[in-house]
Amino acid sequence: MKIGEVARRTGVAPRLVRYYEQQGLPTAERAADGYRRYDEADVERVERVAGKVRAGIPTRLVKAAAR
Amino acid sequence: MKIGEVARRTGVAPRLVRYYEQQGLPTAERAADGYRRYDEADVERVERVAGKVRAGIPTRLVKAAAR
DNA sequence: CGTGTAAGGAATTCTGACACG
DNA sequence: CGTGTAAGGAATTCTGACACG
Repeated sequence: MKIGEVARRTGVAPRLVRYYEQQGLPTAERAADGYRRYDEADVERVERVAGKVRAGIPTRLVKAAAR
Repeated sequence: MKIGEVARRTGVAPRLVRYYEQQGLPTAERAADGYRRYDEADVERVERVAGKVRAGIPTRLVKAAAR
């Protein structure tokens, strides 16, 4: 699925999904057309990351915790 | 999947897939965004229809044969 | 009749940037 | 730091039409 569907399902704006990825929280692969491609597992990852960020944990720490 | 993917998989131009549908050979449902939505079974249907049309059978007869 | 193409619009995505606090 | 938005481009889809043979 593409980023728009992930956004609808997680309630996380596409802008933020891209931001998390930029911060090094791996959430997507690229399709041949350059668009990000997500699967079910990615949806869960986005949800978990968003939950921690909402709890006030900086993305740097979320990333560290994921290690 | 959308019409573009059906076209790539069947080798039938999107223009023709729409044409078959217009002729009453049912091949698609509509998504909420107005785009045609296809599944695996639709791909097979498009292939069968295209085969008959290439064999010279008019779409009217292909439709009749499908009844 | 089956198929191609140009036309104009809409929706989605992409990136890099400015904004705020 | 996390998030919104405007900017400009690209790819895909939609419809109705003109073209040809």
